[in-house]
Amino acid sequence: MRYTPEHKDKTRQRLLDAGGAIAKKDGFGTTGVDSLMASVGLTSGAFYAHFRSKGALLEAIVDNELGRSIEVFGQQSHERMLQTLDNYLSLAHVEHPELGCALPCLSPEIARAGEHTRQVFEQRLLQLLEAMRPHTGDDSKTWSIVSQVVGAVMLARAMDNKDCRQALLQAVKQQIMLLLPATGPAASVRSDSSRASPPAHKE
Amino acid sequence: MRYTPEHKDKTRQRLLDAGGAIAKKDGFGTTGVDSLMASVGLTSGAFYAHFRSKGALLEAIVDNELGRSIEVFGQQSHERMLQTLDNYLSLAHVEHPELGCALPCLSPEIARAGEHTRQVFEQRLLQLLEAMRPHTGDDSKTWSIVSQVVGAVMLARAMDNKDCRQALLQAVKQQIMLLLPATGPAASVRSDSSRASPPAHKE
DNA sequence: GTCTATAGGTAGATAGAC
DNA sequence: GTCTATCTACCTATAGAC
Repeated sequence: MRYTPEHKDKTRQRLLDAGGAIAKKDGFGTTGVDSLMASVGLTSGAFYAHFRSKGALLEAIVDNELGRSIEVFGQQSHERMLQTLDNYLSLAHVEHPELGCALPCLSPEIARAGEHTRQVFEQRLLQLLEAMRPHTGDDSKTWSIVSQVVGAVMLARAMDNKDCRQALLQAVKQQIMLLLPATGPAASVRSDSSRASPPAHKE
Repeated sequence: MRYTPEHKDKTRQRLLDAGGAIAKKDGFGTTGVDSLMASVGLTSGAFYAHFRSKGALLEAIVDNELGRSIEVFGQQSHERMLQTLDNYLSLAHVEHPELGCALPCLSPEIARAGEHTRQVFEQRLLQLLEAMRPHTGDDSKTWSIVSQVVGAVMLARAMDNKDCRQALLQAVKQQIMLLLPATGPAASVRSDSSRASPPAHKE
């Protein structure tokens, strides 16, 4: 064969990353297979050597994107987790969905997808819950924080005015700081999110 | 003329209601003008007598849907507001997006829409904030609650298992009850959302 | 105001050459 | 594995009859 299996794996991964970025920015349903393939320098005919259908790509993107989000929230100090939350609730994250978390972008489309895609989503979301629990104390608080940051970023993106967006983000940030246990030495409320901060992941 | 202006207004309103329901259930971008018009018993050619473009319809749907949400949250007793929150975080609401709030369904599509559509959205969302403030005390708590319930319903819909969905909803409900001032006599935590409860609005 | 018909474009998916 | 070409279906929007 002219192409190695390693090459196929690399192409598939590039498709997941580039496709995920496009889906987060422009929506998955409204983006054609042609555009997705063009983003990795290929044509639409080659798509079906990697995925059985467009829906199968969405499923793989969900798995890939949320897998990365779990890595970001797990395995880090309390202070770094606070920093991650601060970045999540930043204007930079709101303005650059293609670099950020998939949850505020793709959840409604996943909700309309098939049963198996929703099962993959659910499994990943429960893993995210586990990864965050050590930092929050209990499941109830964790679900509250996750719902809150996802909802806030999504609503901020649908707004138009920068100050309104910032007001929402700062308000939610404040409430979450009140919710978190003050265990670490860095548990004080920081609100200087005006500095240049990278989005939630993909550093 | 063969049709009265009243008839046109009625047709337009039917289009907003039926179109809003379809958009919340199936997504706006992925639904064709043909389907939208068929839902009110007309054909696609007649659409452009009511809206300049499909994007103009989204803008009108946003205004119509959020206007109704504001009515639901404003002008009611503290106890009725708690009931509304309970309905919002119910499985019934999660399972019937077409009857519920537009925020967890359409926000990502609004975020990708034009500036003017986002301005309409922003104005309505700020009105919702005002309507809820008397029940919550301050803006920060209100933003927190709104972000939380919207995020929770959206994430629950993207899950597959009913118990997982319910666990998320109940967790968020619990945290919100801790957040609300215990002013009214009905400020105790109720968790019996298993009863048949109508979704957030459209009773 | 609503219809049918249609323009002009793009969608997801397949076939066969290389 | 990737290409080009193509099928069938659907999309938004317009034109003209009623």
